[in-house]
Amino acid sequence: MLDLTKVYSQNFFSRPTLAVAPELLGTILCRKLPDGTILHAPIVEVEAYTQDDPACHAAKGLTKRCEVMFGPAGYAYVYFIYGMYHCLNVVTEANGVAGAVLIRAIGTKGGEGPGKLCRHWQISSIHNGTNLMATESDLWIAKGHKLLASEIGISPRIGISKAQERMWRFFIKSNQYLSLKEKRSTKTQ
DNA sequence: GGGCCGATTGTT
DNA sequence: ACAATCGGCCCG
Repeated sequence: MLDLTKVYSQNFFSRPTLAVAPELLGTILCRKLPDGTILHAPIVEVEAYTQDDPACHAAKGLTKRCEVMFGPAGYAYVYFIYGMYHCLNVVTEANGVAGAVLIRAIGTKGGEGPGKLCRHWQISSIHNGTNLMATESDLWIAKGHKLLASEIGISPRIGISKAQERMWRFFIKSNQYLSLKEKRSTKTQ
């Protein structure tokens, strides 16, 4: 049963990004709003980004924007994109190595991508660096049920212009709440 | 300081 | 296919 106080220890996140990404599917994203309301929903679609990956913000080294990605795992990396949206990532890898998993969709908002997810859950730059392993945070990840490998779909990542051949997007096949682009590309694959 | 680009999304 | 919209990043 669902217990939002059950969180992961850092060694869960402090592993290779490609190992962590699929295991984040089915875990529970939790958000405590300013008014005290707690939102929670399973993560259903993610993408992996690593330091040696041309599509990663950290590909060209440490900058102000992506410095959180180089820090300890289990913290949030939130960036502002296209002058309009924020995107939420979970930092992975050992301290000093950049890596993150983009949360593309959760199991509540149908047909919405990472930008609208952050808008609806009021996740913004102030959450950059938030500890996702502590229920005292206003944003954290709780343990969910473990998925079978057969339940997970794999495909190229969405919206990138580099390293498009890498099959680094993972999603729950049976999920009805995938983003629109996700559904489109799933249907045609 | 200038110019280009982008891990998005909604409209044409 | 393209516009909206602006911070980050690279260059000079």
